[in-house]
Amino acid sequence: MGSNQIQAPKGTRDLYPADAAKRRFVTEAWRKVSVRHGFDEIDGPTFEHLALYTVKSGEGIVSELFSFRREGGEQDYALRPEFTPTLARMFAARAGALPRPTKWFMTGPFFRAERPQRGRLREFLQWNVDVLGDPSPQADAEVIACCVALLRDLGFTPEHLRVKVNHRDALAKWLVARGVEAPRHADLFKLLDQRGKLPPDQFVAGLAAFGFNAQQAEVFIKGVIRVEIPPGATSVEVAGERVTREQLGVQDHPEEPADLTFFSDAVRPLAVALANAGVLDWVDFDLSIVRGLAYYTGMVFEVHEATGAERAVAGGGRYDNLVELFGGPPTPAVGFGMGDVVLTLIMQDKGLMPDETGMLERAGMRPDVFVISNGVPEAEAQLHPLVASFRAAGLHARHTSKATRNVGKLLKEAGDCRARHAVIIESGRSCTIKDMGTGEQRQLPLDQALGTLTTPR
RNA sequence: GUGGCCAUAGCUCAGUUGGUUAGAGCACCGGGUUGUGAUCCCGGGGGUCGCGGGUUCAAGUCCCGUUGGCCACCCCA
Repeated sequence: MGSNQIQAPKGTRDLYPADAAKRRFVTEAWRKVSVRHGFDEIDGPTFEHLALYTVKSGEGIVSELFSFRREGGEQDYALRPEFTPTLARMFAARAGALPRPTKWFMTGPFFRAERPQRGRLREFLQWNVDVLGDPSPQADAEVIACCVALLRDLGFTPEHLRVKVNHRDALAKWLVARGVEAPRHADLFKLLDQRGKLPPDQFVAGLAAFGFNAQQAEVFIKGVIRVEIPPGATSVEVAGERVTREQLGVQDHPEEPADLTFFSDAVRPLAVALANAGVLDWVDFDLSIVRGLAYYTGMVFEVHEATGAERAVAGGGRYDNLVELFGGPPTPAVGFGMGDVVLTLIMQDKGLMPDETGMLERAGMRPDVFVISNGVPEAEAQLHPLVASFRAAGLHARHTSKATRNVGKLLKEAGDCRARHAVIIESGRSCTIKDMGTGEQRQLPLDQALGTLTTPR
C-alpha cells in the first residue's frame, strides 16, 4: 500500500463478495424469523439529532458517539448508536393510530466511537425486535422466543448458547426479603454486573458487605439459579436454603414446569410463557444479569456463549417508561438487540457458518446457468443472445470473460462460481445442458434450452 | 481515554551479525494437453517491505514517531 492510499477507517470492514454473502446470510435469517413471528419491518434515519441521545443517556454519552455539525450549520447530529430512541420517537409520533400491541423489527448499521476489540467494532449491524403496548409476560416471552428461533435457524443448540434471564422487580423483591433495602440495590447490581471481572474472593467479600454468607454467594458466583423439584418431592435445597413447592408457586399447578427460580412470585408467569413458547430449555434464570442500569423496568435478558466466552450475542428487556420519556403516551414495551459481530464470531467458532455454496444458496446469489461456447463460429454467435434470453426470463446467467474456449477450463469456471447448470453451445442449433451437481448432461436443440431451465422437473 | 503484542504480494509466510535488481506456496491472468469440473506442462502481472523521520558508506532488518490490526482495561445504550 503506497503512501497515497487511504485506509478504511478504524473499526470498519471492507466486504468482498464472500464477506458480503455472509452478511446477507445473517440479515436474511434475521428478516425471515421476524416476519414469521409476526413483526413488521421498519427503519429510521442512520443519523439523528444529537439531543435524541443525550435526553436518555446524558451528556456523557457524547464521547461514545460519532457526532457532527454541518459546515455552516447550527444543528448537532449523531450517527445512531442504537435504535431504541428512534423507535420510541417513531412510536410516539403515531401512537394514536398504532395498534396495541405494535410489533416492529429492523436491521441496519449502527455506529459507536469506541476502541475496537474482539466482538466490538465502530460500525456493525444490529437486529432490533420490539413489542410496544403489551405489558404481559407473554410479550416478554414472545421476543425471547423470536430470538431463540433465530438461534435455532442458524443451527445453534442450547449446548452452544444460553439465554440468561433475570427480572429486576423480582430480584429487588427477593433482596428486600433478605434484608437488602432498595437504596442499596444500585450498588449491588453494579457488583453483580462485575462478577466476571472480579477475582472470586473479592466478589465474595463484596457480597458479604450486603449480608450474604459464603453459601449464598455461591448462587451469585455460579450465576445460574435453576430450581428443579423432582416429581413427588415437596422441596429442594438451593445454596443453603430450603425451597418449597409452595414458594415456587407451583403447588397448585402440577401440570406446569417446576423449573423456576425461587424468587418466582414475579417470574412464574414468565417461566410458564417461556415453557409454552417451547424455549425453556434455552433459558437460565441468572441473578447477575442486570443490563447496566439504564432504563429497564422488569424482565432483562442476554444471550451468551455457553462457557461464558465472548461478550453477549444479544441483550434486551422491558422498558415501560421509555416511550413516555420520548414524548409519547405511557406505553409498556419490551425488546432486544442483536449485533452481527459476536454472532458471526461464534458461528465461525462452532463451525455453523455455511460453506460458500450453502451461503450463496441461502443468500439467493447462486447462478442458475453458466453458458459456454465451444468456439466454433456458429456457437460463438449464439452465446450472447442466449445469455440475454436467460436473463430476460429472470435467470441468473453468467458466461466467461476469458479468451479460451477450452471446455474443461470453462466448466471449472462454472464450478468455481457455483452455477447450478452449464450450457455448452456446440453449433448454431444444438447445445448440451449439464447439471453441475449431479454431473448428468443431455443434448438438445438450442431453442429448447430456456424452456428446460425454467421448467421445474 | 490507558496498556501489551503486531505490520514483507490478494492470502499464508521466508528473508542470515544491517550488505547487489526482495523470495516461495496458494490465488489471479495468458497459452498448451482431441470438448467435460481433475492432474500436468509453459509463460505472465502484482510489493518503492503500512507511513514519516533518524542512525549508518549501506536499513525489510536498528531507533523514534505515526496510522492501522489484534488483545485486555474503561465503557458497553
